[in-house]
Amino acid sequence: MEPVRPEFVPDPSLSQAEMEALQRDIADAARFEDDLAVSPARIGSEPTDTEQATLGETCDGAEPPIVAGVDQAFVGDRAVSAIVVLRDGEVVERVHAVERTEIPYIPGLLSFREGGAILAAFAELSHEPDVILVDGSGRIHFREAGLATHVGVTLDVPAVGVAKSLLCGTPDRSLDEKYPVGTRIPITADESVETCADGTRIGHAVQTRQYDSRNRHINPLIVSPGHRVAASTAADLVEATTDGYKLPEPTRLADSYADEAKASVE
DNA sequence: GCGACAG
DNA sequence: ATCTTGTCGC
Repeated sequence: MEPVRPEFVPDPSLSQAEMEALQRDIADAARFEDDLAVSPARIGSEPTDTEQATLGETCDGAEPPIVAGVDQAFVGDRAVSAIVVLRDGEVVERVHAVERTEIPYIPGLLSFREGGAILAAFAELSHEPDVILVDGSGRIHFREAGLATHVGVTLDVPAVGVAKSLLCGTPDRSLDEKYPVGTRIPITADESVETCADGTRIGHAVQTRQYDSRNRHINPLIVSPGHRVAASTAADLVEATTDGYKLPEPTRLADSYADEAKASVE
């Protein structure tokens, strides 16, 4: 698939001020409300065992939703972007692309480093995902325009941000405690999020896996809306696609595929 | 100036 | 993200 909003394609040659200005435009174009074909009403309620494994397989007469996971690996100054597409829990397509990274990692400007490779990979994709899970933040971002939002808005596809740590915002409760699977801790905007009112719910910490033993504990995932998805639905989608591991299956498979593709590059 | 900061 | 041994736990 190709960008629906070419003007938002991340350009690494922009000045930092220009990048930030573009992010404000992207946040403005982003929709943090449900506008996807993956039956949010059904997924929004308590997931059944079947839904947990296949995400919406029980939707009456509806086509099985197509979910894609996106992740990157790096080799020197090259970024390897991998996309794995699942339908009914089965991998139906995998594509990857390799692009040079033009700028270093700068907190808040990640999409300008990795976005090019991601869009190049999407250009090779033949399926049209109903929703994509992107590694990194979505709305949980200084200007509400994290990687998931940037990619989602540029392609105009429903997107969810799945990060392993918190970029900004304030959790309702400490994230350092041990919580049982299923726990959701709201993340609200604070003064570091300059584009929306303090107190706005911009995402959740979601405990998708936990150890039985009392000693150590697993950190929750940080889930936020990327585009055309509400915060609670984003968390629902992550839970519905998780299957025994901390990361949701699409993301986990994209992660290993990125490493696999990386090996064939170095 | 100091601290914080997705991947 | 990446560089990496050992170690804990099921």
